[in-house]
Amino acid sequence: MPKTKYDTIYRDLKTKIETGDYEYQALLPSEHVLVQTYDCSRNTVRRAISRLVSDGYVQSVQGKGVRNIFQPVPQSSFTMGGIESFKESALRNHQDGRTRVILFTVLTADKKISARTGFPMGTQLFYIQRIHYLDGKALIINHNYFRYDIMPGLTREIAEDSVYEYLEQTLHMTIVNSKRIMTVEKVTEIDEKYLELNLDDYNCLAVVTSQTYNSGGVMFEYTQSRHRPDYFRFQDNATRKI
Amino acid sequence: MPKTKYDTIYRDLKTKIETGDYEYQALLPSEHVLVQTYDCSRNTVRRAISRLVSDGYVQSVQGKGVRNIFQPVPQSSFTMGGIESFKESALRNHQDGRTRVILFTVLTADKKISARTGFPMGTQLFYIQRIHYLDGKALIINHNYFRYDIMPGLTREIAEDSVYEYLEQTLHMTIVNSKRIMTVEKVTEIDEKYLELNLDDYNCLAVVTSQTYNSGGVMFEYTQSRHRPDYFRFQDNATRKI
DNA sequence: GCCGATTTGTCCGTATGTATC
DNA sequence: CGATACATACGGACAAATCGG
Repeated sequence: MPKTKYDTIYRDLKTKIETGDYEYQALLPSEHVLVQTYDCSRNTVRRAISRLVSDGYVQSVQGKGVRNIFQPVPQSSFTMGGIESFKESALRNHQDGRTRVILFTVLTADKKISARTGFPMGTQLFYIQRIHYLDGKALIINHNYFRYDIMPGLTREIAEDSVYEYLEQTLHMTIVNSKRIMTVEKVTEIDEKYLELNLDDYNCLAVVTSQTYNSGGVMFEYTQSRHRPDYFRFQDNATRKI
Repeated sequence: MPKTKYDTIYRDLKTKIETGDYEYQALLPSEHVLVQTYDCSRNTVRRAISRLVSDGYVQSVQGKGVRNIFQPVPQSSFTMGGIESFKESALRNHQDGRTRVILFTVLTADKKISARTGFPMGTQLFYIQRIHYLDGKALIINHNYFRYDIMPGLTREIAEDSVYEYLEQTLHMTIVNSKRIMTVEKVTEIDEKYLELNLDDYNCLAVVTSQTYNSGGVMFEYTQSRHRPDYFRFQDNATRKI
């Protein structure tokens, strides 16, 4: 549900672009027109447009207008982009997602863990290992570290479903920001075992490590996700700072 | 050079954060205070802050303030994030970057090329293959497609230095937007030859394909970059849309 | 090349809502 | 409850770029 006025405009324009109301390279209605259609101020229209720009949907050109540069991408394999739980991604891709928990423990961050994850020394953490399956195939092996004090009620059952759903719907926590680093690493024995890999094929994995912050500005999660390379695809949209 | 008022504020706050003027998790001065220090309107301060937010440097918390969540990252290997040329990245990492052109041709986009790159059929394109070396080591093999009509003066010599530098400084073109997709692919014979890889080690590469737009909103570049996995590192900052 | 209309970019001021303490 | 802080929204002014006449 859109909560604000600019969010309403943003979503409306976004679906219009996605459904092809504007052709590729065509100009959207001018800000002045949009102000009248949505009965709002110019600032509000501009906020909506600036979100579309950072989505890579449109491009503003001074003196001309706002150009549609949206091109639908073939959504094969497992595409990730924004902050999304595995369950949401599976749903979006209309596929059957399942999760298996292979380890569920609580530990305290020592020097080594603290250095790797960014949590302060002595922080109590859930350490969870999970395998994500899509249409019966093991795609991802996840190493999650969650702050214990923020979600003491976390259980193995929740981890088998969706931690994010629990955080948002039960704890009413909002996830805001996620810093991610992507690398390529050699397959380990654990990867090989749980992802059922054949080393003659790919001997590497796509590895995404992420630090995630909630709306209070505290980091509550550190995760390393190890992806089967043949089903991995990461999207991004960058803008050049002048 | 900062061109606008909010850019000045943005850069000033950014360097202050990077040099440790604010501690991790500490609050920045309130918007009201920043308005007075920079002698500007609140909107202008907010614009600067919102850029810091999308950089993953700070996090705004309603009713409390703006929290510093910047943590310096170990800048080993070849880190990429924003839109940056190889030459710029090499400079930023204080390393010696060199580029070798192994193919420099002009071709016309047929159906196959058009489908892969997103250029319209019949577009005249430069097709360039280049190897990027860092400190003498071959790290990246690039397949570049540039629109011929936008840069008819492009030469092999320019391609050996920096195409972006040429575009920006000589043609005064501004690069604005880049859509990128990252995947992991098997090493090909060409990769093996030019990147001097040993297949017993890694048999995969990190592959980044990008479509880049200029300030006019026209796509002028399609590039596939194939990176040695042991020197590849991609940074990203995502925000959750509620 | 100039001029004027259109369109986006920057900046300001203000009012009101909402969350935190 | 009040003070403080960020979030949303409105309106207006001027600059800069584009385009057609």
